Amino acid sequence: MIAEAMTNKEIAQLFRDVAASYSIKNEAKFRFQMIAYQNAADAIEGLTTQVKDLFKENRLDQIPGVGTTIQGRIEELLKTGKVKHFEEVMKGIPPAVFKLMQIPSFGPKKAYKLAVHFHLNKAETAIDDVEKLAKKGEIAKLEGFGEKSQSDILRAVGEFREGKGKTTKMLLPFAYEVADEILNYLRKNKYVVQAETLGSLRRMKSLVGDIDIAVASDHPKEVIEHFINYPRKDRIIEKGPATSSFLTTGGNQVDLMVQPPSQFGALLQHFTGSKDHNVALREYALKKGFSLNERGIKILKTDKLLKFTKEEDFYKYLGLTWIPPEMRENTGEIELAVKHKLPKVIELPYIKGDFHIHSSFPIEPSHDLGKNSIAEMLKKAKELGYEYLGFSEHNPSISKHTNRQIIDLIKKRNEEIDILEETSDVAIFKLMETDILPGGKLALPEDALNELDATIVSIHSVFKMDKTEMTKRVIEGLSHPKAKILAHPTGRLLNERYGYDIDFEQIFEFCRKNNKALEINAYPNRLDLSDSIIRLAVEAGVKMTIDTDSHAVYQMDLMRYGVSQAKRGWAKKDDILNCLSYNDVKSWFNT
DNA sequence: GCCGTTTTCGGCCCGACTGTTTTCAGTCG
Repeated sequence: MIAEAMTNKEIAQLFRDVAASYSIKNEAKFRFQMIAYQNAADAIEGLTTQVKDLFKENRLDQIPGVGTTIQGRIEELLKTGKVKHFEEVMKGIPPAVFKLMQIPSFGPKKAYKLAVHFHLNKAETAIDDVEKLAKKGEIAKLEGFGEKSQSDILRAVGEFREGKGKTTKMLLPFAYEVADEILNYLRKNKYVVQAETLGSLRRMKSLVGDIDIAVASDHPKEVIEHFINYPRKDRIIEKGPATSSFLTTGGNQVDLMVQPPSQFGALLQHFTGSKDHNVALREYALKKGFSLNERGIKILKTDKLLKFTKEEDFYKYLGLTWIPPEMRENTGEIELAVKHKLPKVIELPYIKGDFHIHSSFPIEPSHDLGKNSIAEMLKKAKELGYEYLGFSEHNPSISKHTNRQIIDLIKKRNEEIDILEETSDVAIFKLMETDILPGGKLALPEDALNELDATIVSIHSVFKMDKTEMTKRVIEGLSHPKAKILAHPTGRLLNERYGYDIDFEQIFEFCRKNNKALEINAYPNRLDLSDSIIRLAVEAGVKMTIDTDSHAVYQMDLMRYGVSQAKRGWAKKDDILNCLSYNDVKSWFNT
């Protein structure tokens, strides 16, 4: 492998392997090195910039959790393709160990024990080898293993191959559907006082690994008994006095925690996470003489446990403002909450309209048409309490039409809008979603663009361009005076493809100087911009819009997922264009 | 190995459950 080409994901994986190696060699001695490499791996995986680019720009020190030592390791890795110190740490550990650790329930110790005892030297066949050994009954004979753990291994390998459990993540709205069904089921039980979804679902992460549910009840045993009898349960993963987990028939893991109603506030805090947020909050609390857990706040001096029904009071007791779940990722929110200076992030009711709506008007586009009429979309907008709606069908295909035909098609749509607007309570913006062609030109003739209030621009073809070229293309496209919004700016499709590479620092600067907005596309498999890039855009002072990209009436309800991503990126009302009134938007389009 | 509203040295979250064990190690969140 050419080191320069190492991706963040690969570097993060290497760091995790190093952490595992430390754990195998001497966990007690290297405990904090392990944690350091795990933290560095987490940080690198969450970066929006490639490590190799940061290295070139001399900015490795900007990665949180990466200090001088690890910076040196990265430098050596990128320059030579290997790290001497890592080779030392990983010496004597068969590569099969790291392969086996991909299987849920396989940690470093179990993987190492199996790999060494059975001389598993080939990483590629390690999983098959373990499966064969288990089938032959060899594993049960090993000290520390038994019949049960042997059959557990067989099942774990099978589930891993089928992608069950957390190996494949769910799109956020899908996870909500699964969770809602389970919540409804739980709430039917008379001992359930309250049931809520927590974890990454409550934090509204774009992809959700498992479904976390908290229940308030004074009868945990009965609640857990009811929980594990869920009709669409495949198998029970664990079952204790206060927590339980199962796998659904669809292969999704569901975790449950139960606490009495008097302690539910602490449980909400504990189980919402994120892990990093909780670790940081507990460290902060420790310094003030408190220990935090899912039951409450323990005063260390007296060993007394304080109980909280409400999560707000839990944070308040520690001297913090309540932090919206979307912001709990330990990226500075705790420090600001201590000072009571947390920014007031956007909320759904602030949204006054949606600029990205595809109607079924036959505009003969090269991409997909909407399924509902302009009138139907307007009716829904009224139900949502919107002040305005922007119609942004894809431009008529340029290969199948003359310029004259394109202009006529757009005029026809506009006439239809004019007629409907007369009787509509919702104001309308005449927009288009116009392709930015590979050379940077817009896929609409000048006279067609002149018929519009403004246009959304976006990329729908030729994704594979290098970063410089792609950035140039986008800026060229946005340069047209009518181009005001860049839709789904990275083109990513969650669980399908990464976005194209684009220089956001340049894009931000251009947008700020020229009054252009970046879209937060609320469509579930896009959620593009991502939360971390939204955060950078907010810091850069760039305006954004939150749009649903709806191709049907029901999709207009997806706005809340866009808003939640904006919250995750710390966007305020003032950062979002469609929080402005109709008149303010209108004049913004004309600046 | 990282980091700073006690600290540039000396700290580093807190707990659940399972299987294989007679008191705990391993994994997970």
